[in-house]
Amino acid sequence: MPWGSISREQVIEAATRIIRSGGYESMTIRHLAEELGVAPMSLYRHVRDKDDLLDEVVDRLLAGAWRPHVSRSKWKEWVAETAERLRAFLVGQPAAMHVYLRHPVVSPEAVIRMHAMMDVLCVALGDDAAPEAYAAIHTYTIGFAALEASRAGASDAELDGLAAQLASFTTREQFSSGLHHLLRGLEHAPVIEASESRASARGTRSQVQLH
Amino acid sequence: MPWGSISREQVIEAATRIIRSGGYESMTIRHLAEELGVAPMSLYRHVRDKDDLLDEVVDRLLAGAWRPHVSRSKWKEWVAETAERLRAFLVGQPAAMHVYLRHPVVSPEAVIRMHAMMDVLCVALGDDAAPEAYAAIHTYTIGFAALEASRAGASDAELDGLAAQLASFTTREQFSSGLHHLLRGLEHAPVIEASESRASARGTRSQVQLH
DNA sequence: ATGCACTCGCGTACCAGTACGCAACTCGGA
DNA sequence: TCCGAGTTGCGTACTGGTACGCGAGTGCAT
Repeated sequence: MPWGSISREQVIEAATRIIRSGGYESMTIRHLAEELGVAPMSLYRHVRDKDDLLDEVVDRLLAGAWRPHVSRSKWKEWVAETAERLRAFLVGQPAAMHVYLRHPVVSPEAVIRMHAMMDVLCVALGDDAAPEAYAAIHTYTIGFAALEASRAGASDAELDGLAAQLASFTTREQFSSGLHHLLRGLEHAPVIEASESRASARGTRSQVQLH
Repeated sequence: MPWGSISREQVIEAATRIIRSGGYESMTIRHLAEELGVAPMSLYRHVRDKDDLLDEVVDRLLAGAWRPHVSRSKWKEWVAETAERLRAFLVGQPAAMHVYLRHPVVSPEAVIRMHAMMDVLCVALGDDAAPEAYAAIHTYTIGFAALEASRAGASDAELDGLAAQLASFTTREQFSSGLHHLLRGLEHAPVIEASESRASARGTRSQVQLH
């Protein structure tokens, strides 16, 4: 209340603390404001809206989740491991899942990880095929995480038969095996792809700045 | 207000009409109640909550979107076309996207479509590999739709550079090419898969009732 | 008929997010 | 020193989902 009693940084930090302490659903504007000892509306001087705040929080969570690194050999293992990390992260952090499903995540930590993946794919598949491959892998990973998260709540018993069967589709092994199918397909992509798809891939690539 | 003035069926129908007339975000409990000439809370006698209502609505939307059919030849083309239909449906119907991301969709129309896909995959890849393949395709399709929908709002200009590049990853061609990579991988799956993944696939399959 | 259990519609109220605009405070000139 | 502009905290209030429980209407068994 004094004046300048809260800064954007403090708001983000407090929000991060709340979410880290286990409660995504308890990360409420009102709750956060109370935590900071200010009125709810005061937060909006430092944050556009709740999503804007979550963007920043998720970048911090990402930083704390794992550190990216590149590898030149065994690219498929590397990609699988990296994708698995992202999957686990998204499933474990509803806030992150929310952000990833809301818009492209281009926060610093996310970009770092994207570049790492892109580097590996460029070496393994070539600069032309990499962006397309990246998109497919990213799509599969986030999609899987989203479906897995959506099934996480219901605990077997309360699922009617079919739902239970679908739930059995969301296992770590399922994720891994599906991803490997995809990677195998990417690896064995015909060199002379349908020309239209190549064209669009090249058009995209020319704008992507790696390194 | 009279008594029995609204039935679950009427509520669902009215909700469907509202959503069909273009406004997912205008499908509000209060708005719907007004439309039906009753008080908001009256709806809850016929519907557990808004999500329950949307489940039913989406089943009807699905029925109106396309009719499933099976095909024995050119399975990859068939799968691609079917996946494309679902993708287009989800992107065009935010309500459906919402439902698909919230829990497994096992409404009648959804099950019909799942069985059609499963049939084709069983013939093409064998009964053992089909469930795993289905899961991967389904995951990829919904994931892509989710990401595409999340990018739909922002119109190029308001995207900072990187986001714009990521947006270029969500095109119909991208979807198709990524899916074909996946299908190629599924097609060329080693006959002798890692035993653990086979085991889980078989365990799953034994419970899935097709036909 | 009549009483009782059950079904319905709904008023009230709470939580979450947030638009709007006031008023207090701070600071760079004049 | 004093003022006008910009900044900040916040009271008020609106939208949307929904828990809770009241009281009226209904149908069946007596």
